[in-house]
Amino acid sequence: MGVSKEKAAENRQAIVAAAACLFRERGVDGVGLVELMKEAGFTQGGFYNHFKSKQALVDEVIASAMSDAKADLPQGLDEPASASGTALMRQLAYYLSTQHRDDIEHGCPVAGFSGDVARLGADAQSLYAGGLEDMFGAIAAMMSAAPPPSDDLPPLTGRERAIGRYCEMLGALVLSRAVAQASPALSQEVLKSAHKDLLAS
Amino acid sequence: MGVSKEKAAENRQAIVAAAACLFRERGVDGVGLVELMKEAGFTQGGFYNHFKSKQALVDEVIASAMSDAKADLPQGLDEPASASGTALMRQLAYYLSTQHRDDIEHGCPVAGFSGDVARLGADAQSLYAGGLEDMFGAIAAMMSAAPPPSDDLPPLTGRERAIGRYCEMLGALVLSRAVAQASPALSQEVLKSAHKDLLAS
DNA sequence: TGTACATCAGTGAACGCGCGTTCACTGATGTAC
DNA sequence: TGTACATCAGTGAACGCGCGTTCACTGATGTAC
Repeated sequence: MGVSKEKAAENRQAIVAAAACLFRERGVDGVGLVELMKEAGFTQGGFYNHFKSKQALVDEVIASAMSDAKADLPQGLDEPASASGTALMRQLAYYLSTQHRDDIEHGCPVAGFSGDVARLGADAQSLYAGGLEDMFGAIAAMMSAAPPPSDDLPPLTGRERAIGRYCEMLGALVLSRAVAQASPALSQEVLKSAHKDLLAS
Repeated sequence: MGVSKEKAAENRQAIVAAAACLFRERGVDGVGLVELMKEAGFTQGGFYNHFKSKQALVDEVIASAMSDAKADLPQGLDEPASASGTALMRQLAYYLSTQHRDDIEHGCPVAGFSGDVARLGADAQSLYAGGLEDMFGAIAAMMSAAPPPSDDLPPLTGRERAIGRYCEMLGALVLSRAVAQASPALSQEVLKSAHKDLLAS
């Protein structure tokens, strides 16, 4: 009750951070503002001092999570090919780890919000699409330029291959999360098989 | 107001069918029983004549959708390799079509429920896991047994490759749906790139 | 076959509850003089 | 520097609303005799 502007800005960030975790874990619709504000350390009424609506918070959460995820990606500028290949292998191992699967709160937001984004507002969807574009670019930059062995089919561009690889990574993560509780063995098998398959490609 | 047992069973199926569409389109949490029953052609009160709870309906919807999807898959028994290869190519073309992307209501339930299932009950998750297992089996049966060119890496089993392929298919479908409204061009590119990439593998 | 009655699918109002949002109020911050 | 006051982040009760669920009631179905 009576708080400096600096502290208020910190508190606003705490709300965004709490929402980024809770929304990914239980879905945007599954988290109410009372619980959200409590998790951030406040009572419900203060929410509207910081955000116009819940939807406005959702937009900011998507933007923030996508921006953070982009910052975590390797820069990929002018690295020697072998180093960027190693970076890709490291990314793969992390992305398809049980640790990443079980930490949806802080994991890749493209995967974490993939189930919700189609039902969110237009702004959130645009921000999400921008984040997806960044992921494709980062994977393409990390991939060695070697084209796959094409028998008689049209050759794939680097970007097409990058998109294919990322779809497999994301699909494996999403599916391993979907069955993690009901069938831990299948969940593990999905991660492991996709990992092996991606390393071979 | 007085209805034969036969008609009552039909009505029950109408509720399940309406729910199968609405739950996929807008999420389980996004559809209320009033709207659901109205869509099926009834008023809200009758719901509990057929189902113990909303959760019980969810379980039945998942079971029913997975069972229907399995019935649509090619049997894959004793077909010559070339025929099963063609079946796989047909499945791929359908799975990654804009038609399938835009028809989530009747599309693959493994993809349609992938975002919701982790937040549903244990029974729904088990039923979902069973459906996923069926998909892996069907893909494996349709794939030619030819192993990929492994330089010095351990060779992949047919099942491992099938899991990898299906993860890529599902990831592409989920992502193309996620950005379909905000970025139609990117959505199309995801489908097309994954399709090309999968044909080459 | 005809009559009397139990069954139960369907109706629509009502329940408590949690949702997103609004509001009057508090009191430290931070500006004006 | 000290005093007076406007600002505004935070509080917690309250709002209307839609949710899942319950209920008394209706009336054709379908069984018992």
